[in-house]
Amino acid sequence: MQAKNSSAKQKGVRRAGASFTETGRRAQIVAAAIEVIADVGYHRASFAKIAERAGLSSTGMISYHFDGRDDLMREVVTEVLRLAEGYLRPRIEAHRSYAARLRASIEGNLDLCAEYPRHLAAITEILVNLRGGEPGMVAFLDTTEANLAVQVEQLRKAQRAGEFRDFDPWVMMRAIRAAIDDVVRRAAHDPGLDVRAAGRELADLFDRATRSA
Amino acid sequence: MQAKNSSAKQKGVRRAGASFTETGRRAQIVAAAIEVIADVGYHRASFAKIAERAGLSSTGMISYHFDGRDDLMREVVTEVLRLAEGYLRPRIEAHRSYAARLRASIEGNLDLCAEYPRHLAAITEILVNLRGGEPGMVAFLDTTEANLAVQVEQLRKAQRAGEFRDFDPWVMMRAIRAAIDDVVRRAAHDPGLDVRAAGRELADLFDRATRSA
Amino acid sequence: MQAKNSSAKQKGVRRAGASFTETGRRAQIVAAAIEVIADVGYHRASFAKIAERAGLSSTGMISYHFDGRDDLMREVVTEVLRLAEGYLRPRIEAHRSYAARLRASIEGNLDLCAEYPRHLAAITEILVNLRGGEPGMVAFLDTTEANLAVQVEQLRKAQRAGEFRDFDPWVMMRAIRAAIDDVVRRAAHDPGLDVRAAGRELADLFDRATRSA
Amino acid sequence: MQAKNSSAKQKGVRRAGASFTETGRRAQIVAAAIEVIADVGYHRASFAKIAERAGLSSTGMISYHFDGRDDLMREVVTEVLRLAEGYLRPRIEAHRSYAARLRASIEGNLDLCAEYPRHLAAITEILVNLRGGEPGMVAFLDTTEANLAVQVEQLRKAQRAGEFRDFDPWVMMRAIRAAIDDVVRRAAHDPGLDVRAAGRELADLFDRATRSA
DNA sequence: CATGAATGAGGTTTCATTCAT
DNA sequence: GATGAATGAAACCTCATTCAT
Repeated sequence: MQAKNSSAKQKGVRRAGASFTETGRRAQIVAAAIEVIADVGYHRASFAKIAERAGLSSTGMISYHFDGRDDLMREVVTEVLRLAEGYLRPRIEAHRSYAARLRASIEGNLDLCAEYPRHLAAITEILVNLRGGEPGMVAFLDTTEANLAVQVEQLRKAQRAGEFRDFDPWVMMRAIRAAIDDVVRRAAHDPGLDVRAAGRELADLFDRATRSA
Repeated sequence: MQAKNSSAKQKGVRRAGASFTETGRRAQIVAAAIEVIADVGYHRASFAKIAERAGLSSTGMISYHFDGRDDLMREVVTEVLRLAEGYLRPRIEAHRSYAARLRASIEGNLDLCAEYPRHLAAITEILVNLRGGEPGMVAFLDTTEANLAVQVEQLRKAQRAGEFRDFDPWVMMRAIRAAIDDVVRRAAHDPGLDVRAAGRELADLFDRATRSA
Repeated sequence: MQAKNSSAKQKGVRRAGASFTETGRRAQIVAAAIEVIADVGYHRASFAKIAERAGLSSTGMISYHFDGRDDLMREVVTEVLRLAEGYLRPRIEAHRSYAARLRASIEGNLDLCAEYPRHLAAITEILVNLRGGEPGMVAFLDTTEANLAVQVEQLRKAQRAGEFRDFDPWVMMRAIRAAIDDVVRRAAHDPGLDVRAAGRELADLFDRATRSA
Repeated sequence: MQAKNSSAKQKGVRRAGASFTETGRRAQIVAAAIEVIADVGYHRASFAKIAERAGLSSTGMISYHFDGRDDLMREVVTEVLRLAEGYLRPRIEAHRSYAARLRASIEGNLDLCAEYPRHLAAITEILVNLRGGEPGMVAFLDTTEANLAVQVEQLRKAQRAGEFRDFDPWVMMRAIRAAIDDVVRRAAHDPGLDVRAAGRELADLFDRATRSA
């Protein structure tokens, strides 16, 4: 009990102090986790497999650096979101119209998938398998939901601006997200899949679905 | 090895002899499995939880009736597919045009989800978490892929008939499937979600995305 | 308790009344057990495998006819010993000298092995794996030991008659038995083995080892 | 599957790095396994019993140190063979003639059995119960066969040198081996047995059986 | 007599975590 | 910081036996 609490506190402090720049070990473990999750899926990504991939001699090392499996998974998602954010933001903001921005978002996601297939596969695996019941991940799900809300708001603005037609923006946004994630998931195991082409197709698809008549 | 195979043979024989309605216990276990999978997800649906839900005293009972976890999962999927088939086919075949059939398919799926949320949640959980690496489920994945191919062929026919515009039918079909499954997944844990309304929205969405200009 | 005792009593009575002629079911199960034991060995010969081989639909049938695994195994050994007795006795008694009888015994055992490889493999498997610790089989081991004692007595007589030289008859008898059983064991899995030739070699070997200088 | 393989790799590496003396725990587990196998036999030697004998709190510990039951058994055999090799080789090589060497081999085996009855009982239990069907042990059986072939070659040389008479060296070698193993097996459960005396008897027996007329 | 569902014990393995060094 | 042994829970599976039908 005491050990666990103090340990958790320590890590919390360190994590807060380290801000975005992780310690080398943590980053190494996160990278290994991404690989393993992409390979075998969220639930089969055991500490043993991750440690092996990271070149660590024991799983104790992971428990030492992360406050449990959830903490590691959170870090994986955070890491990939950071990567995606840096990649997508400029590509999206390069456009003015909402339609062009939506297209940039969809195609950007899948271009990113083409470049970092394992990263996107990993985050998709995690998010699809998250459940409300897991304590410690609930707050995390809320964050994801909030991210989605931001994009929903963009859809709404486009509708108010007359650029997009009338539709339920939440349903639309989730459909877009689901379609992208589906391609990502398949890309992880089918190297022959033309991810960028699928991105263009999806962009066309949702362009027709959203654009004013 | 040998025991497992021989056991599978035995069960196969018994299943064949049991005509259409399962042994009763089997059906009860499948029903319990559906509940548990919908609740806690594919990987956390242990024999222990399923046995408890089914009112069985031991997990050995499940191993007795099913040739391992994969066999049980296959039965779950088969059962739900049978339910869905019976529900959807008449609703789809009631329409002539491809567009109307596509709408009937999407809305039908989600009407079904409104009536049997746990059933659809369970099958979605299973299919999302299947990986090619699991021996014994590979052939099963192929079946799923074949089912999808049938629907893709419908899209192609609609295109040739001039009813649908030009698009990649595989990408379209997967997007539709992914959007439906996403709603199904959320419905399992958010009882307040208006699944039928989402169905109409998705039908509208994909109607605009597919229909000829 | 009561059920078990009465059941056991029932079987005891039936067995006693049935004398040497078993009921058809029992014989059928014993035959299947012999096959399975020869195939997979004593410990892996589960009721499930035996029932399958016997064409029975459940293992309950075996428990019904036999008072446990030990009882079945005893019956297997008894059955094979009866077979061997009928085969060997005339062949041995056809000879006068102890040396000729010993040779007839060794060669006869392996001729029998050539004709009924599964039967001999089964009994060897059982006897090799018997341990004193198993209650209910102890008395059975004593019987086996008694059988051996009879043969030892023959060796002793031959020594007193001056036909055999001086040696420890127990050690000799066990060496003979062990050598025969080793061939039997190999024959069960190596169909190419010339069992009869090995029998002649062993007969020569032990002839030289026993005969007076 | 994957986990098991990777785990095996890890252990292989560790074992290689541990020079000659094992990790200590491994040796302790092997020692406990020898005791348990000698007591209850190969198939009844469960991880639970071995862990208890080794003073371990859980069977998981054994799975941690060994890549499954087969790996542990291999280690047991290897350990005993190492012991036997060190004991027998000098005793055998102290003699010139083939006859003397054969006697030294037989008597040496049983002297060793008198000193380490459990060790020899354990290895005999394992080898007798091995079957070709067990994957992972097949290669191991081949090794055993190869060891026997070496000794068979010695018999052949003695025959060519005119020291031994004409006989099938394979049959002879197996008979010797079987006779020794039989004594070993009995010694494990009959502390009153004079193993060394039996050794001398067997040496005499096979001396008469092999020596030129 | 026969069936086959049910039971509970016991088997091996994997897992995340803790802790002494 | 780093290591890897130890732990105990939980997973799936097989087994022999019992029992209602």
